Amino acid sequence: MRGPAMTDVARLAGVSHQTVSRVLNGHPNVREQTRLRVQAAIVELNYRPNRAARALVTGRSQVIGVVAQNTTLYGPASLLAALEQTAAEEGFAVSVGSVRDLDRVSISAAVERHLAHRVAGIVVIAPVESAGEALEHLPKDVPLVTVDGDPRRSVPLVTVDQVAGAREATRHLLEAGHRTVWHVSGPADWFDSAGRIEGWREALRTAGAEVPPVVPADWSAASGYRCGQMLARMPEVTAVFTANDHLALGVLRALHEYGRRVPDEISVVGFDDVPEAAYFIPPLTTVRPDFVAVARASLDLLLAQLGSDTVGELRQTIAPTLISRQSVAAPPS
Amino acid sequence: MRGPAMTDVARLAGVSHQTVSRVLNGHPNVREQTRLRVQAAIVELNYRPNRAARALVTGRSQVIGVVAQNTTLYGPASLLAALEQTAAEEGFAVSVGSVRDLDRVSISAAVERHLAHRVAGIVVIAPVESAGEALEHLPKDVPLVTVDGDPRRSVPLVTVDQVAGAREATRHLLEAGHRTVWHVSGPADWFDSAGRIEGWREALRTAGAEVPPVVPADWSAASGYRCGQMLARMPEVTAVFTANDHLALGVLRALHEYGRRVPDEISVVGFDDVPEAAYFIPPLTTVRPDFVAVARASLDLLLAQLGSDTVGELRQTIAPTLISRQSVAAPPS
DNA sequence: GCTCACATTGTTAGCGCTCACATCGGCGTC
DNA sequence: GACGCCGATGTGAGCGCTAACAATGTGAGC
Repeated sequence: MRGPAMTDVARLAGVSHQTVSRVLNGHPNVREQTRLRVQAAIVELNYRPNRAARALVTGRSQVIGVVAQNTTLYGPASLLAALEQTAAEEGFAVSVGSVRDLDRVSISAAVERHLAHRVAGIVVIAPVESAGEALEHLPKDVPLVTVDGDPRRSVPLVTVDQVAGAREATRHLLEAGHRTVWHVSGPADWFDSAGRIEGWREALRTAGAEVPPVVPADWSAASGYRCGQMLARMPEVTAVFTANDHLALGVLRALHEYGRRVPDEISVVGFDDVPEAAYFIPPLTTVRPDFVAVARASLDLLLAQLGSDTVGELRQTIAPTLISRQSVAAPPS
Repeated sequence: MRGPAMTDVARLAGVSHQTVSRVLNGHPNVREQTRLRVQAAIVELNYRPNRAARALVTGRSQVIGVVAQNTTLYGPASLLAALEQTAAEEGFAVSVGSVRDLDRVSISAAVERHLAHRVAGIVVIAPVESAGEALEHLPKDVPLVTVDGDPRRSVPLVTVDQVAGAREATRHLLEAGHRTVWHVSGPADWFDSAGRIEGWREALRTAGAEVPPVVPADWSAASGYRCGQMLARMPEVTAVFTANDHLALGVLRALHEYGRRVPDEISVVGFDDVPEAAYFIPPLTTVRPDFVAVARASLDLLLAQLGSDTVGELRQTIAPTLISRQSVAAPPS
């Protein structure tokens, strides 16, 4: 009760199975008339080529494996969606290997699973320290690209330019007239956090502004709220740059509770531009990473590795954009 | 330069390839000593079974295909993550076929792609009207489950109990003392919207409350904001139930702009319990669907179809929970 | 008319695995 | 002690496809 195979199509079209294969793969040397006859037979039988068989003989399936951790966070989820979209355009399917923790063992296991399926390439969304080590000790028999991974590793890498984004956010606040800018940071083991801290610090230094201590948090609104409660009680704080929009939301709420008005008394800038950011109270000025561009670059890097062994640029950095809304104003005089 | 195959392992272990296969598949009739020898050989050669070959001969790969539209919306993204997690626990990989529009052509194409890979089963997240038709005309050669799909179709279906959730949300507002409850609804072609409208209306009717007209929106904070601007100017409005949390966010901001205090003047309840809902201004009372339970049920339904042809219950409904926070109070007297 | 180049089609051999069946001991039974 | 049975292992075929090569047809050029 299996579906029709290539030979069935061949028989109906009165050709050999190999000709059917040629039609299917767009081989040039097939007479137009034959091609049409084969295509008609394909339609009539509702024939569907068996990818597994093809993968077996070619040793490679038209699938991109993605390894990611928590795909409900806005960043990873958007990236995954963009990857799917882009891969689909290139004729690839995307298989997701989600991982509870981004440690060496979990990542290796997920990559192994993908290798067992003979995927054409692997994208690892590896934004934390612990992932780095795993990636260097991986079998090299398949193209691999890291997204948001360790900038110091030698693995092909596509990443949002965290430093530039943070620099711009901070500079935007300084240009509004603030003496200095406080920073609520993401988890310490994320490269995203590190890059945003770096850009923030750099902008402050360049402007000759004092560098306050980093306020550590995770990515959640909850932790942003806790940090906000602290910042709200510090009269000298007039500008806050948070490592993402959800932190900003938590901060906004804490400030609101303490009666500190945004942006009149305190300005806030986020990072990510989640779709809701424009509807926070007040609408949030933030930094928008281009996830589609990241996905595009990742796939290009993968396909380049597939195509030849002379790989060009192994590192792509995508610049984000500052989106200006109403959460920034001059400091109170 | 291909990796080792089963025969290589067999040769090293001094057995036949079939014995290796038996060890790999946990067949009982293998002597312990033989099993150990084979396993040692597997480790030594770093052998990795070729899933494509297995899929070819069995006609089925250990992959679940998921068809979904916009996986950046909180609901679909959470569901996808939960599906991955659950599938992984059962030893299945998840391949995502994202679709730009949920119309018949797109869905058929996505399903066809999955069928070409000989997936073990397909989950379609089909929350809109246009998807329904496609699903009935699909080849039946693979188990298929719909999530959030059309309750009137005969396709196996797992769904969040939208009606119960909306009923509870509405009743909660009525019990707080409100005369009636307004509803900002999701897109008209989503079943989620329809179910939430139904539950809301039902609760109002049961309580003998007046049923105001539905305020139509999409799922975005932007449209919630627009609806909120309208509701803010209507003095008789004291309670609003929005079809999701992002709509609620938009409504909250509009109300804030118009100086209408929440919950003192107007109470608001959302749906979804996005992680940030607790940090809205004020923290949002909302309805939390159990995505993990939905994923679990979907997979169970799929595996049941795989196991036997006598399928039991073809419909599973997952009840959501009301999460009470500070956006609800008694109406102003 | 014959040759050669080239376009078109067919033939054959696996890819790495599972399934169905064959084989081979050892053990209990009468 | 011959028989049957069962657990452990091996053998052969074939899943549906592509790659390499073989075979045929077709027309240009002399």
